[in-house]
Amino acid sequence: MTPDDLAIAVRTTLLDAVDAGDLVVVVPDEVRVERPRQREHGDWATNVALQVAKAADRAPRDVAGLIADRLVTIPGIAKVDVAGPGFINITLDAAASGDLARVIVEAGEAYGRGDSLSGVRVNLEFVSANPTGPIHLGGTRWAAVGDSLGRILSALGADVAREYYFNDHGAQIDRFARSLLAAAHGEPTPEDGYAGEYIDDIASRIIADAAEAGDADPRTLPRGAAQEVFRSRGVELMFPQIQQSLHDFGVDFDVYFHEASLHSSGRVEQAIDILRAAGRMYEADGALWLRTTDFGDDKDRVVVKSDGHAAYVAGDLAYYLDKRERGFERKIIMLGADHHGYIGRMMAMVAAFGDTPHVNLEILIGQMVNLVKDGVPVRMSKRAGTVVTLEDLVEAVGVDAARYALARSSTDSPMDIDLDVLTAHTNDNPVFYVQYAHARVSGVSRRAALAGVRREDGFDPALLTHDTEAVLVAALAEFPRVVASAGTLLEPHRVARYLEELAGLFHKWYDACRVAPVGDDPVTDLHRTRLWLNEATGVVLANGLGLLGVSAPQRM
RNA sequence: GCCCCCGUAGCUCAGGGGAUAGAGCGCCGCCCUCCGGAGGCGGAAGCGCAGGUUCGAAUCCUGCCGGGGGCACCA
Repeated sequence: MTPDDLAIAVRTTLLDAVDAGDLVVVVPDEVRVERPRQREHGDWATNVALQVAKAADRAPRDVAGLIADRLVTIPGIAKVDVAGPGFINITLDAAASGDLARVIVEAGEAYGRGDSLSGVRVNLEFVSANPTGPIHLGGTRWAAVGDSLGRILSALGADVAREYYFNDHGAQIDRFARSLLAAAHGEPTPEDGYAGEYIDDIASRIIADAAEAGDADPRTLPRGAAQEVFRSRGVELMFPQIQQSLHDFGVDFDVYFHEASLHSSGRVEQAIDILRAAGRMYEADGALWLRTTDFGDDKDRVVVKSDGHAAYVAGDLAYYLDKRERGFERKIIMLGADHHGYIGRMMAMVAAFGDTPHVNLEILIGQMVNLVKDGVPVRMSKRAGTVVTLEDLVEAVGVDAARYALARSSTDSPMDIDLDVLTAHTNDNPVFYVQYAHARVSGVSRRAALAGVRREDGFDPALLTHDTEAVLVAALAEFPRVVASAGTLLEPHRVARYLEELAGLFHKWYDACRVAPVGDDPVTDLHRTRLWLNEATGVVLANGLGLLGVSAPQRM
């Protein structure tokens, strides 16, 4: 019996009580059962009696009693208690709950997946770091969180497209080009430019490539033409580098969308025309404005500047429209906290197109990643050599530890990363606690096989009577709900926290319950059934780690 | 001035109104005749402050204090 089955049973019971005239109340559409904090409160608990008592004009404990009396008669339910102000605590019999071990092992990779988002087309845009340099810690966090979110949404049946918006158009790319040009001439970095070894490397590479191709040395071209060469070649070189480092991080995008293509293809003009026809645009001070204040933005936004150039939002308009035309009903964008001011104008833009803000477009704002050294914050600065990139982090701690550390916290909270701590005390990372649990599952299975314990020789869930087994099974039963809520709330960290809890319960169980017989003791159904439970735990740990893009090792 | 996020154990962080607020790391004390001790058991230690809503608030609302990030015809 799963928690969902139980919740339905509780609700049915409540309906019965109403039908029997014992209670007059509107039964809620959904009843929740949860794992109680205290073990002595049973396997599952529900507060439904507290919720409906007022409407029923009855004492909560009386309502709970009515439900409890009926629940006890249901097969599989061993014990029902009314506790505290009116909680109903339910204990399942071992056979009814333990059967889940078999279900999980047989489901394998499918366990935890769902269909709540079946058929929904989701466009998930994240990272989208400018192609003016390597990806920094902030972008790395979104890579870990965004990719994991993609995995979770896919597990719930969504058709997910991971997308990276490549800002290869506009002023910052010009700054990038000027920086390369300056480096090529051995000049100091322009005031507003990009510095760093990679700039020198790319500049030299561009010169070398030109020589190899038999082209003119770009440094000898007129300044404007030279800058154009460095701009386009610089982006061409940066692009695969970013792609590669993300790939090495386990993150692959379905679409790398080039902003420049929106401008060259006329998509921007099209978007503007649509809004103009809809009466959302006006001209003032020589510029073209979008009246975003009609939709709650705090000021109108310039779309075409008075110098005739498109403003950044122009690209956003066209890009949004493009995603919509590609058939994505849900468009999710993950941005850093320094972009939170975008939400208002983006949502206004969505409304201007006739879509629904926060439904057709969802913007997730994640807080910053701070670099800390010796307990004090360090401002990341290229000149000071304190920039930490995705590659640096991976080199320091490895992909698994990096991804896990970045994905296990809510994106609402700022994150402090101390590379020295992570490097020196790698075991501080809870990923190893979880991975070790998985490795231990594998070890137990190996040991059991040597001892002649085979799953196919028996399974009797009624034997799973140890307290740590009831708790472990209940935790395993929760996995699908954890995945579902992580997907609904767009919060992958819930999966990580769940896995840490599950790993802890597994370690306790391991400590208390042997799977392989001691010495020459005979193999019994208890050993075999526990092997099912052991492997069910392994399945959930592996599936959960998979949702985070972290490996589940057989040995460590 | 306005907007967003945060303030929970010594540290890093979980806790989608519910019972006695949890984990990892660190600290103190235990557990190796038994499947991997990267483990388990026990202990010390906490919701920034003040109101409000509620049967019930770390959680929702208001104000204050403190920290971070934003408020361009930049991208």
